[in-house]
Amino acid sequence: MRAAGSPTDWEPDLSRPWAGIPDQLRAKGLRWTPQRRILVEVLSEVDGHVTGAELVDRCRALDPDTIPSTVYRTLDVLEELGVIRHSHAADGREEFHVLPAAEHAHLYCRVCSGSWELPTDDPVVVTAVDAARGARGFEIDVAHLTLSGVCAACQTTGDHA
Amino acid sequence: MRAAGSPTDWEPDLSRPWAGIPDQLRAKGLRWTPQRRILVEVLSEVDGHVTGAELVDRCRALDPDTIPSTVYRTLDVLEELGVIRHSHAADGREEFHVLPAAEHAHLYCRVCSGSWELPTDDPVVVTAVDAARGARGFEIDVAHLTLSGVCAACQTTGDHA
DNA sequence: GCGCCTATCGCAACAGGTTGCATCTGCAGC
DNA sequence: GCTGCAGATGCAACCTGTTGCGATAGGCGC
Repeated sequence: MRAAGSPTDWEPDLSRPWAGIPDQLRAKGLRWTPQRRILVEVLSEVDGHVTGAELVDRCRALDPDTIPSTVYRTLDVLEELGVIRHSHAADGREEFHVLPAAEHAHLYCRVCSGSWELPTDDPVVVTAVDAARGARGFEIDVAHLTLSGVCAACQTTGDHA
Repeated sequence: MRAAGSPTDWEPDLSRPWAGIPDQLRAKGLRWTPQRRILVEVLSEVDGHVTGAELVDRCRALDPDTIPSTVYRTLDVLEELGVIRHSHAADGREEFHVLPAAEHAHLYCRVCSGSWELPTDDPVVVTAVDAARGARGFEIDVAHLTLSGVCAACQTTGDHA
């Protein structure tokens, strides 16, 4: 996974946001280890969100000796680097989002278990964020937001209690 | 929902919303057991919210033989009865709310770990709920809502990353 | 008061995630 | 290339919560 040597086939950071991670770590006095390389490799192929458990599984596929605590600790580090974000699904389980994919909130229907992404510029998100800022000066962390409830379809079918 | 036996020392439902639970259970073909009685006793003394683990602890104080799975299963049943609601704190842990305390959402500051209740008629909640309903026909479950982010105080101190 | 049906219980194992600690190793400095 | 220090790892134990299953016991009908 390295274009190396000749600068010509070296893609800009935009399409390879992962390439700079080793240096970003070292710049903070942190280290680039085989275990971290594997996790970053896995993350670079993720599209959308993954649960922590799934990441552990995928890492284990590349390296059977993968230890969960190492994965979770590395995820913390990568979040501090701003490379990923975590949030909690409606059932409370951790979910990780890979950047620079657009930040978004989630809508979760407790009846059909459906889940939708809500871009930051969605009216629902915008109004909520504005209202919290205006009324209380509170800055909502959109990427961490999961709204659960009942979707339009499930309301009309009347399946909900 | 019955005044029963000796009406004199029988408090009205309003102050004893728990008194009707045995009958509500039986009406659904469910049972009133010692373990459930203990949990309901604990819940009746709760004010605001409690985590699952805390409920297990408090039950164990009344009955050292309390088993966690029994408590969690009973909590599910009580939620179906509409007596309590659960939500997830910012860290994903379960939190139970006792009714008929007013429904409310939560605001959680990830910097100072502060937490505030947001009544259903708070402008932030109202606008968000209205926006979701208007734009998507989605009915947000307010009691399950936790907004995390950074509070006004922490923004001014600039303690956040 | 008795018996039966089935809801509930207790228990053990599991799942996702976290933490403390002894050991190891990246990597900066020489 | 070698050394040393602090950051990371591996491991084991723990926490919160869930699930499957055989045993137990509410409570309804008689």
